[in-house]
Amino acid sequence: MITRMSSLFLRTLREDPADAEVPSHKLLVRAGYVRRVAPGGYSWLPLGLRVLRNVEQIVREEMDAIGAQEIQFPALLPKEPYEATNRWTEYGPNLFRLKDRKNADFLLAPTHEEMFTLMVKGEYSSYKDYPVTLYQIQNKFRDEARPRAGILRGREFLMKDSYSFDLTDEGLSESYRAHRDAYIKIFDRLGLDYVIVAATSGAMGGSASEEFLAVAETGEDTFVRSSESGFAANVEAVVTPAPPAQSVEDKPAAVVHDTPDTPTIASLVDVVNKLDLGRTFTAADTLKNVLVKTRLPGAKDWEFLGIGLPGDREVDEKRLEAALEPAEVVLLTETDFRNNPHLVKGYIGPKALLANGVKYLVDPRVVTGTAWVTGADQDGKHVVDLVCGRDFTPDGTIDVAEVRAGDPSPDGKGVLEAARGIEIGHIFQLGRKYADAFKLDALGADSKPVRITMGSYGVGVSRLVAVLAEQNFDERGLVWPRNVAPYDVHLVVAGKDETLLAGGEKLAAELHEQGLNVVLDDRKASPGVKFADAELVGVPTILVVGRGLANGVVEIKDRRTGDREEIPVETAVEHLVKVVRG
RNA sequence: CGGGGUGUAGCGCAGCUUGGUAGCGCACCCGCUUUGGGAGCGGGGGGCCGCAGGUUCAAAUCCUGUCACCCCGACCA
Repeated sequence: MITRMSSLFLRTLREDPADAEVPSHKLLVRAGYVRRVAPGGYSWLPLGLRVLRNVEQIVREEMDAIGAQEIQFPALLPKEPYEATNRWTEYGPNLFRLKDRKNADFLLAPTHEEMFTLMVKGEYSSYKDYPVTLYQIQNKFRDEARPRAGILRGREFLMKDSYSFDLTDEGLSESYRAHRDAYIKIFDRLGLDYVIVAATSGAMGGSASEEFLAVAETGEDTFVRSSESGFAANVEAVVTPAPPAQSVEDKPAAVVHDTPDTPTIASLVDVVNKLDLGRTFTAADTLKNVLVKTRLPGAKDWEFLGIGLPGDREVDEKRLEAALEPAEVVLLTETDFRNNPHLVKGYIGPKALLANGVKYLVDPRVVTGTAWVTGADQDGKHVVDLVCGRDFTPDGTIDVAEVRAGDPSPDGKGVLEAARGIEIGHIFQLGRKYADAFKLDALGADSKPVRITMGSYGVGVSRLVAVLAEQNFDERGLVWPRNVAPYDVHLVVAGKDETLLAGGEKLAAELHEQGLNVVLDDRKASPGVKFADAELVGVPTILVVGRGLANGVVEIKDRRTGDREEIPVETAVEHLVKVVRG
C-alpha cells in the first residue's frame, strides 16, 4: 500500500516530552507512534498500530505453528471464577474491580487462567480430546502501583497468553518445550538481544518456570550472566558452587579471644588482626550469623533460623525469600533477643545455635574443613579457627548470600556480571492449580477421571514494541527491524519541482505493484524537515527522489548504517525489492 | 506506601522572590520569498494560569486546603 504523508495522521515533535525518561518512551511519542491518555494508558496512532500489528502477527504465526488455537475472551469478567481460585482476593489492589448497574462485581482481567480452564472444561470431556493448547492476544489490565516508562509498563497492555492442557506430566513438559522453542523463534525473528533465565513463578503458582529477558539498560529486572559462556540467571536462581571439602586434621585448634566492641564485621577484622596471630584476616574469613524467623502459611508460630555466611557478604532479601518460599521470613526483633538470652546479639556463633536447637544453615562456601572467625556466644568474645565439620556441623546449606559481579559462574565458565533486562516472555508449568479449582478432568480410557495439568505462557506484545525501540535507536530516532517496520520504504520527495513529485509518485506506484508498503512524503515541507522526520520515524530504507532525478538517478539510504548509494531510476524498484526481501 | 518534583496555549518552557493588561520557542492559519538537512520576513488564531476557598482596590504571583501528574525507591510480572 501507499500512504501519503500529506494525509497521514501524524504529528512529530521536535522536543522530547517532559514526562519521558527512557529512550523508547521519548521516541515513540516524538515520532508520533503513541500518545498518553492516562497514567499507564496509551493510544496507538497509525504508525504505532502498524508496528504493534506486525509484532502481533509474528507472535500469532509462531503460536499457530505449534498448533495453538486462537480464541478471544472478554476483558470484562464476572467475579465468580476468580473467587473460585481465590485470586479475587489474592491479586490484591493490582486488580481493576468494578460494579455493574445491579451492583454485581466485575473485574478487568489481568490474565485469563480461569476463563481458559472453564472454557476447556465446558467443551472437552474425553482423554481423546487432549492435549490442546489455546491462546489469545488481548488487552490485559493491572492497576500497577506505579506505571512508568511509557508503554513499557502500563496498566492496560496487549498480551499474548496461551495455556496448554495435558493428561500427563510428560505431556506438559512437551507443551512447555514447544512454547519455549516458539518463543525463541519469535524473539529471534524480532532480532532481539535477550536471555532466558530460570524464574520463580510468583503469584501464578506452579513449578518449572523461565523468563525471557530482553537486555536493556533501562530494564527493571537485574540478572547475571557469565562473561564467557551463555549462562544467565535471575539473581534469585543463582546457585553458588561449593568449593571442595578440606581436611580437618591440619587445622589449628579453635581459640576464644577477647574482642570487645566489635559489633560490626569491619571492627572485628580490625581487632582480630591486632591479636598478632601471625596471619592477616579479612572479612571473608569471618562467619557472620544472621538470625531470622520463618512461618509457613497457616502456621501459628514462628520458627528461628540461623544463617551462617562469609562476613564480607550480606543476605540478599530476595534470594532469602525465594529460598524459603512459601514461608514468610522476617529478621529477629529486639524482643526476640531479650526472650532468648542464649542468642548474644553481635556474638552469635554456631555452637549456641546448635546447642539450643535452632536450625542452622550455612552458605555453600562453608564446607567441611574451612576455618572461621565467628562469635563465641559471649558478649565481647569471638573464636578463631572454628572449623566446619570438626567444631560444628550445620544442618545444611542455604544459598542466600548476595551475588556479586566477579563471582564464579555456576557453570564453571567465566565470572558473573550484572545486567538489566525487561521481561518479554514468561513460560511456566502451572500444574493442576486451576484444574483442581474447577475440577477439570478428562475421562480416561479406563473410564476413570484424569485431572488435567496445565502450562501458562505469556508474551507482552505491546511491551515488545517498546523493547524493540529500546534496542533499536540512535541519536536521530528509531531504527525498526525490517519485519516489524511500519513500512518497507520511506520515499522522500526532496524538492518542490513538479517533476520530482511525479517521479516519486511513479516509483511509489511501482513499488506498491511489487507488493511493498510505501510511505510517500509528498508534503510541501523543506527537504530538511522531511529527512529529519524520515530518520525519526525509522523505516529501515529511505528512498530519496531529488536533484539527481534530472540525471536519472535516485538515492537509497540505509537507516541503520547511514550508507547511501545512487542508482539509476530504471533499476530502483528491482533494487529495492531485493533490499526489502533480503 | 516512603522520598523528591511539577501543574501557565496542542508540545516544551519563562513569568511567581517584590501582586497591577499572560509571555517566549515549536506546532497551527494567511501572504510573499525560499527548497538536499528541522528556511526568512510580515500578519494572525488559540489560555478557567489544576481546582476550591481566603487576603487585597487588584491574585498566575501571597495564604489555606484539595486534586492530579512525573521521577527515585518499595511492591508487582
